[in-house]
Amino acid sequence: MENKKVIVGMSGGVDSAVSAYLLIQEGYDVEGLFMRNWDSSLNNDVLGNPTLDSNICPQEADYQDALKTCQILGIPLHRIDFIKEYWDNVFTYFLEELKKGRTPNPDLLCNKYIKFDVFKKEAYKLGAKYMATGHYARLENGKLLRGIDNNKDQTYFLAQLTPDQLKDVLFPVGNLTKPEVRKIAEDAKLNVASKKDSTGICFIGERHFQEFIHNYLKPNPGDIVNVVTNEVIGRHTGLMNYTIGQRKNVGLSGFKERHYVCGKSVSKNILYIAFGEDNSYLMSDCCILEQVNWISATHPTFCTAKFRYRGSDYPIQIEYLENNEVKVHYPEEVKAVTPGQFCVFYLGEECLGSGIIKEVFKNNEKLWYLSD
RNA sequence: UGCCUCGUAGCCAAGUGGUAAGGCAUCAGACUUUGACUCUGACAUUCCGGUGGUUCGAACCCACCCGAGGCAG
Repeated sequence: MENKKVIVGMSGGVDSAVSAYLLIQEGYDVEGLFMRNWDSSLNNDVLGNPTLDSNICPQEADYQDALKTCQILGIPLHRIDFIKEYWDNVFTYFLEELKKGRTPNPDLLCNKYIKFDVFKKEAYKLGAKYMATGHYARLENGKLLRGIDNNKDQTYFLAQLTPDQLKDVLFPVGNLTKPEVRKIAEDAKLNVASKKDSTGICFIGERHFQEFIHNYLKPNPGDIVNVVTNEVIGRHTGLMNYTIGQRKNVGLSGFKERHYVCGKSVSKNILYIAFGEDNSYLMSDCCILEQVNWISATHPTFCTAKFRYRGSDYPIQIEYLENNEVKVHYPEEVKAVTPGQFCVFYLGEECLGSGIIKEVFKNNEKLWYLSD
C-alpha cells in the first residue's frame, strides 16, 4: 500500500491551514504538527516584549488556533518543542553575528536547522512519507521555484537549504496567491481565514528590537560620526542596535536632510551616518559572499539576486572564488547591501541558492566605513 | 562695567504689526515570517525667555528683568 502520509507544520495561521486542507482534498493522509521554538520565560525574553503581560501568550493562542483548525479538518495535531535546538543553532548564531556588527537574518537558519531538519526528522518518525509547510514556494523536479504570488514569494527564506532537505517536501500554497488562499480558507470555513499574517522573527514575534537584544547583549555606546566630514554628531547606544540603511531610532535630529546609517567600525566603536536619501555612501557595486549554498545544479555566471527579503531583483555577475565564496558584481549599484544579510540567487523563476554578504565594494575598493 | 547680538515645540529653523512655514526627530497606522527602507496620518488650540506698555490688534514696536554668546577690556 502506498504511503501517502504527510505531516503539515501547523503554525496557527492561514497558510498552513489551507495547506493541510488542500492535501486532504488531494487524498493525502494528513496530520498536523505544531512546533514551539521559543519560550519567553526560559529565554529571558523580557525587555521589548509587547505581549509579556497578556493573560495568554501568543504561542498558546496560535496552538489553540491550530488545534481548532485541525478539529475542523478532522485530523490529529501533534506538538513538539525545539527550544534548545533553536537556541543552539539559530539564536546563538544571531547573537554572534550581532556582536560582529553584522545584520543576521535568523529565519533562513530557522528553516535550515529547525523546520527542514529536526522537524522533518520528527515527521519521518511519525511515519510520514512527506512533510508540508505553508511557504509560498514551488518545487518542480527538485527545482525550487518562486511562489506564484510574487508579492508573497518566500523562497528567500529557503535559500540556505540543501537539495536533500527539500526532498519529500510539499508546498501546497505555492501555486496560489494570498487572496486565493484566504478565499479557500473562507469557503472551507476555517477558523483562521481572516487571521492577520504574522510578522517579526519566526517563532519569536514582534519585538522592540533594541530592547529585545539588550536581554542578551551588553550595549557599548560610542560616537556617531558624519562619514563625509568625520565630525562627531551624536552618540549611539551600541553598534548592534543598527543596520545599514536605517533611518529610524538613530537618535539624531536638527538636520535638514534625513540621515541614514551607512556604516560602522566595530574596532573603533563608531557608527557612520550619511545624509540625504540618494547619498552615494549607501551604494555599492560588488560584494563577496561566504558560506555559499547551492540548491540548484545550475551555477551560472549571469543571473539575478535579492540582497534583502522583499528587495528587488538585480542583474548580477558571479565570480567563483575559493573556500565556498563568490564575488557578486552588480554594476547597476544597489542601496544598503549589508554584511550578514543573505544574497539569494535567481535564474528566472528558479531560486538557485544563497550566500552571506561578507564584504562590500564600490569601484573596486572595499567600503572603508562599512565594516572592520 | 560700557556696547552689540540673540532667546520660537525634543532638535534645527522661517516669520519683523494682523492673528505661529518647513525640515529633522518622535508617535500611530499601512506594508512585512529578519532591525529595515518606503508610504499615510498626528504633532506649539490663544502660544513665540519673563513682566509691563503702545496699538482695534504684536512673536514681531517700546521699557525693564532673566538667560546665552560676542566685542570692548
